[in-house]
Amino acid sequence: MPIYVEIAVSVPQVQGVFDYHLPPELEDRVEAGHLVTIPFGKQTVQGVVLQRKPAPAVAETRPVLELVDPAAVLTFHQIELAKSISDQTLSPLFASIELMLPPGLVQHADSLFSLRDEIPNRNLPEITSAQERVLKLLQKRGKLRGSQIDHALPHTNWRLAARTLIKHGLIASESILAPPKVRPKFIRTAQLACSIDLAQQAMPTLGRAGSQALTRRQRILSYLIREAAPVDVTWLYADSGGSLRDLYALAERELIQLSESEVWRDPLDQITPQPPSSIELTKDQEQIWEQVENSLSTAGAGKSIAPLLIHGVTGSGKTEIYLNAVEKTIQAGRQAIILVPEISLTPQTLRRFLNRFPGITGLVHSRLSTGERYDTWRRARLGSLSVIIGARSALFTPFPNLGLVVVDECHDDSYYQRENLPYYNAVQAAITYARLAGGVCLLGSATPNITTTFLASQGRIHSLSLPNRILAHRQSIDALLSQGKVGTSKYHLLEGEAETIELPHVDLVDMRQELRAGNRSIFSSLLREKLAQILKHNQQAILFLNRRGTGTYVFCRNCGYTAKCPNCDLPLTYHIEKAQNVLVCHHCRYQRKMPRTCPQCGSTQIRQYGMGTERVEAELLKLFSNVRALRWDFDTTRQKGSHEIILGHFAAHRADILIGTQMIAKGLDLPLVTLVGVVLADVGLNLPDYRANERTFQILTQVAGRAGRSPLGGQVILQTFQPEHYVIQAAAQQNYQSFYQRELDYRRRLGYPPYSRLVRLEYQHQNNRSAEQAALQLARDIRIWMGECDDHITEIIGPAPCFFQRLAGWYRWQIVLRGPDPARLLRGRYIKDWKIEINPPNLL
DNA sequence: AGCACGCCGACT
DNA sequence: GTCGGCGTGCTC
Repeated sequence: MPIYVEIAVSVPQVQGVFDYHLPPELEDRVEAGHLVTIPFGKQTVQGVVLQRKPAPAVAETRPVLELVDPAAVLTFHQIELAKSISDQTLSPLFASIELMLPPGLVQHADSLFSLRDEIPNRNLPEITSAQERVLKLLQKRGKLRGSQIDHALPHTNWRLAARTLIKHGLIASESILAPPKVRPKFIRTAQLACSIDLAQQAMPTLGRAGSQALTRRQRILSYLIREAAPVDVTWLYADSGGSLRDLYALAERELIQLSESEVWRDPLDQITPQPPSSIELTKDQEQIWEQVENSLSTAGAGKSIAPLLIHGVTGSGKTEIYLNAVEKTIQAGRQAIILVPEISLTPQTLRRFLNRFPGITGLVHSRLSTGERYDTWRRARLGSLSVIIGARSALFTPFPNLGLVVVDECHDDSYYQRENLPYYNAVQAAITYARLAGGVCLLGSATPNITTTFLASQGRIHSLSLPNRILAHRQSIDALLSQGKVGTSKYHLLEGEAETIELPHVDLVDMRQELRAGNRSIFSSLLREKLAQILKHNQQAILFLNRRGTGTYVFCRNCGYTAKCPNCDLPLTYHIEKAQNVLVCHHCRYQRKMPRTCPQCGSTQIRQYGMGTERVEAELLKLFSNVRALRWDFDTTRQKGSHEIILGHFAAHRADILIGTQMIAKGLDLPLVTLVGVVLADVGLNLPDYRANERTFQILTQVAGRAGRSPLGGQVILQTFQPEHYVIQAAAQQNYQSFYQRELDYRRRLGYPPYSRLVRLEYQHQNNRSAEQAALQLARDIRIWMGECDDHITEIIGPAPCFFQRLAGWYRWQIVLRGPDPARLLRGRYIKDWKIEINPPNLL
């Protein structure tokens, strides 16, 4: 009686699961969660076993071929999670499973093409040019895989040509499956294999007297006499100038023993953990901690727990609660995952976890090498790590007994994956995962999404509040003051043992009045004055520029012509690159020189308008010639590691003023920053998206939170043309509740989330008319489906061109469905060539 | 994703 | 009448 297994195949486009049987030699070795290879059609592919079953769903089954990894690659809860993600995002199951496997482990099927030796002597039809190119390529380079030909002959339909050639007997193809690209890493080690006495005696006999070999081998042997543990041979080579041949010579005489030992590739091994400073919880934190601790205990006892939301102002000490929660989780013998929006922007947070949990903390994000990711993944699977901190993808680290998932800054849009299938939200997935694993999900934010707060008001999320900001950096600032390195005449210094500090004072500046008063600069007189004070007192400031939907564009004052990207139809952004004026498309990276005259009317009245960080920097230098300014934006962070460099530079006070865009709002906590200036606060309010207001409020609140976390206090200046707008008002007062009430009211009136759910369907075509036609056709189909399932509630919004209608030469059209459960209409249907997003964070 | 099948227009 | 283009459906 054979054993059957249900398998998800490693073809992310394939919907459904398939049953296979186990050959006798695999019967005892293959369980749910194992990665295997299987025949699939004419190909050999990988698959993940979902479950063993006594009877197959089809009459004929094929056998599992082999086991790729002797240990399971997915835990039971991960299989359940993958099913849930696929179900919620309408994605094929394997797309969700692949999220959970380290890159390089999963391989996709490919074919190996080769020329046939004997040419068939029957009459051959004409050879097309595509066929010719395939033949030439194979003649030149021999056997090639499909992916290699893809690379060599881009944008050709070579597969069709190849098929014809196979039919004519000119070339052959065989289905192949590459082995995993990642492997454990081994190093060769050497160790003394005899007594020290024996080794000493052998010393003079290791080579011809006076020879170089003798000296080298003596050095190696004495090194190993000193060092009892196995030594990496590269150390020996470096010390002695010797090579493997010397080691073999010593090993042959049984003086030393060579062996291999596995090494873990760890992105954190360069960082030495420091002992954590013991921190006493404030009263606020104490209260919250009690509740978090209760939840952890309840979950530990096997009861289901609603997600917890810590709604705490910036600097209110959420991280300390996370650290305690992780500690309690580890004490209970379980593991914890901490998600942060962008790991390279939060080195301080990473540090704190590393110091508190040295040796058992792992780091995961997409910029690690595949080897580092693979080893971290395996160490987690083995149970030798207990804490994982990282970006979105860290959620899928395989822990045997997950007890806690923390999602820091849970409002951040980077938790949503929009580029590749499955289009999922990691916050949603974290909540599901914690529930499946019987653990606790802990969300944290200073500016939770409207929907999150709404769920809390309904009791579906348990909300905890940290309304007070904690004083930080006391010692470091005291030290600087006593050395006279910073001044404080303006900013009050806190006395006594106060443990909390007020949120920074926010000033609204009406830029219309500035204009009327004759100030045409981008800095109001107030901001200018405050900047001068910062410089005088040797403190630091941040200037924030919200670039969403704006930039420095080029415009002709004579005819109104605007320079646009020929592929995307978006305004090009002006930059100075290598002393050249260039125009860049920030969507497709198209680049051209700045025209000297208007391409439309020929006038010379063409020049750049608007505001980039370069402009802000230039204006700043005009005002303060000796200011040390640093730009942090799209252009200055293109290279890998540049975030860290810029941040480190600013943190070390090698610059006075940091000018930056979005990323500046996240996680920075610098003691000397006492002023934040928002150059234009209302940018972003006018985007055609129902969450534009929410996002503007969030970013303004976050950026304001960068100031005044130390005893030096802080101040924020919002410059705006719409000072009476409720978003600007709420941000100025740092009043989340008033914003929430206004915004919720607006959502209710317009029927947007949380009062409905959304589905966004997107179609791309190189021809605008074809895209429109396809969109109109799908809208008709959806109306029919609505009739079929008696749905009179779901609204179809559109079809309409997307906000960024043309991207990289492709026209985009979209349809939005709105209602209590619009995804129901699409479940179980395959809609070819459409991108379908369930509850996307924006509709742009 | 591959690949087979099957339907249409172009050419022996 | 056959060949090759491409749209549709299946793979345990």
